Amino acid sequence: MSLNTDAISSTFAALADPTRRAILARLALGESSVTELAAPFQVSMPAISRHLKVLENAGLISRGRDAQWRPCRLTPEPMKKAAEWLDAYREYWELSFDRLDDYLQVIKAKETKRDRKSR
Amino acid sequence: MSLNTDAISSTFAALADPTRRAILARLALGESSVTELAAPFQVSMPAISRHLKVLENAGLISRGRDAQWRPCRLTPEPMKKAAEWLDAYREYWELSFDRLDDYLQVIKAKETKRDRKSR
DNA sequence: TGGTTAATTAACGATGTCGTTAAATACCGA
DNA sequence: TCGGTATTTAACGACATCGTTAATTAACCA
Repeated sequence: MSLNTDAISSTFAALADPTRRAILARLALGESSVTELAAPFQVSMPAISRHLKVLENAGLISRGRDAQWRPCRLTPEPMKKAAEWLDAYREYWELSFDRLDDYLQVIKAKETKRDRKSR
Repeated sequence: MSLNTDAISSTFAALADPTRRAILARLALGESSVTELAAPFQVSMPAISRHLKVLENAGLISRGRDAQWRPCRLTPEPMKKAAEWLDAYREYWELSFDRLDDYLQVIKAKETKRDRKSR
């Protein structure tokens, strides 16, 4: 999904995979090598290497060099940006239960005359 | 990217597209028909219809029926869940500037002897 | 019933993703 | 320099995504 080259799109795309999210969760505990990161999963090393490249391209991780190891660590900015994007909707979902009452009555009034099939 | 059938994966995948995010932003202002949602974009109606299906499958929107119109509205749960997932890392990115100092010293000490190439 | 508007589905092509195995690269240590 | 460990790249196949145009469905209105 990296047809979309903007930063936040590649962030969300990178987060849309359970393996990659698990890798991030592991990295939240501290720096880790590729082999260590791969251990919990049943996929091959090249597959993990690709996942790490996706995460790196999204700026979610950065990689150093320690002899033949490539230690990975989290980079905070993209997650921060993603959380900020979602936060713009926070008020909406926090209030939505209250609003839903009003809202449903409006809808109900509307639908009294039509939409007897629903969807 | 809906090979991954878990809820949060499909949420992030749905959010990984600028058109879909713009649609959500529009819907935060209130219910809207497909034609209204399509207006700001240069893509065809079927393309918008597909985007809406992706959003609906992710649970981000729901659709009603009002005569020949299909009014769309936001559904809060998935965004809430996505924000909660990211919140688990909030402490990390909020503290990371402080930590970075300590962290970089550890790294620097390690790298004094190796990694003169970096990447 | 027939015409119009709103929206979805079908069919297709271009391109992206994700996994695999095999080969290449980077670095260490004797 | 050779052998071993860690990791990436290459090449391929299966399948998903995203856009298009043409056809279809749903509902209104005269």
